[in-house]
Amino acid sequence: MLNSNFPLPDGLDTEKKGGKKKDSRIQVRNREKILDAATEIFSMYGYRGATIDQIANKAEMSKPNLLYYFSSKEALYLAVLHNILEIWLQPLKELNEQESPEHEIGAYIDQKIEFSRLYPMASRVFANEIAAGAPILKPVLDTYLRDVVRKKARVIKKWVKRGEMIDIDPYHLIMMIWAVTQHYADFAVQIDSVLGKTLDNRRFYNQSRKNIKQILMRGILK
Amino acid sequence: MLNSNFPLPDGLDTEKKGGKKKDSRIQVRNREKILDAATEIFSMYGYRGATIDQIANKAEMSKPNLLYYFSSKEALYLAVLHNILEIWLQPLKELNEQESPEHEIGAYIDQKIEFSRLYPMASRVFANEIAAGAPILKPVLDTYLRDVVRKKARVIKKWVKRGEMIDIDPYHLIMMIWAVTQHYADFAVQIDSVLGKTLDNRRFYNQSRKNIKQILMRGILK
DNA sequence: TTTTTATTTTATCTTTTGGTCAAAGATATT
DNA sequence: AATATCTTTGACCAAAAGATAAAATAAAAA
Repeated sequence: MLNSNFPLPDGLDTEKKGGKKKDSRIQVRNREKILDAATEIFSMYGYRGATIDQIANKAEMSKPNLLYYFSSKEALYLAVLHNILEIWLQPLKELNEQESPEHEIGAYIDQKIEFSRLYPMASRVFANEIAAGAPILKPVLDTYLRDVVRKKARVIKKWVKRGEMIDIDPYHLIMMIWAVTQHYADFAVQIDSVLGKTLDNRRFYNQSRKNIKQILMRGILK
Repeated sequence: MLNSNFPLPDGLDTEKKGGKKKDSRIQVRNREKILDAATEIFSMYGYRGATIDQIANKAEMSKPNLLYYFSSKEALYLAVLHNILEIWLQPLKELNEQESPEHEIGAYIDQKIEFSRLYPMASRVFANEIAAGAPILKPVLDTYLRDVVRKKARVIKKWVKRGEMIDIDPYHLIMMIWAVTQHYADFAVQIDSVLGKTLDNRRFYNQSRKNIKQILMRGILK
């Protein structure tokens, strides 16, 4: 969930506007349907490449009807990004320096790859936004993400100092974990081409998780 | 370089067409300028999100002039992809089972991350094409890439059998190497936000390389 | 220099796309 | 049932974007 005392860029805050009535069931259902469709289309074509028409089609409604719920393409994109941030900034396993790195980092990897399994499209929308230069999310990366990473890095450094891990740069370790876990979502099509499998496949999911953890843990533990 | 006896999808073959005269200097210069500009714009916005105008601007020429060199947006995209494939399918370090996995895989990682440093935009165009469902490259992934991976996997299996590496799934190892190395190109903006550095920075490049290799090698060697 | 060929530009056309509007159709409230 | 409100749609608009044609300019060949 979004940390309420963390400043988000315009249009990405969680607060509901002023004194509006609560949404009807139809509103809720359609908003959700649209957001799902938009996430899928944006994940494939990015903000600029996606069209409202495509999204409306996928959501099984007319374009004007979609615009009845979201006033513009940009508003819809912001809503999708906001949605994604709620997932993406979800309090990730806080590395607890009291516990062993093996346990803590293992749990962190588990969480990250579970995200890739559950929200592969969200992952790709995010990747797309980054590739486009992060026009909307830059402020979030520059502040929130930076802080998250620093916090985790500090814990890892403690483990290193305590001799529970080999001496590596915590930042690169964190990036490796991200890279590897997100890869299974972002490059699902490629993986499917080569191996004929995606994370939807239970067996493959567990095997991926096992292999990633095995190699990384072995690579960093003493 | 493209393997000439490997079938590429229409429009991606290397062969020059029939009996056309060689290109003038102006042709060569402008085609190159356009391809560079197109690679940059496509890398940010994908095929659908990019506009000919943007690309023409970046290449410092008018839109009709650009279309004088490439007859359509699609033709230009195909040319860019073809260009990228030449890099991307460049004979990657063949893993030599006679040599040690340490040396061979180390060299492979070096090569992959060097690619990310030299051609980050190409890497992102590729990532974008994959995210869009690989409409053009699917045939290449299904055949060539698949074979490349199988070949490398076979060698890794030999090393495992010979007891020179721990027993891991070669496919996951290969994907981990790809994920980690490409990440530095594809998520350069994010990394820059968090660490204030990119692979352009010599120190950072070497540090990244060192850390990646250290963790992965330690993770797989006996 | 003259002629031919190659390149660039201006104007224009068509299609796509984001967005509006007013009317019609559903739902809910009284 | 009558009224008010909410939802949906078809018709439309303006701007953007892909593409073409023909004239103008520059470069190369004769």
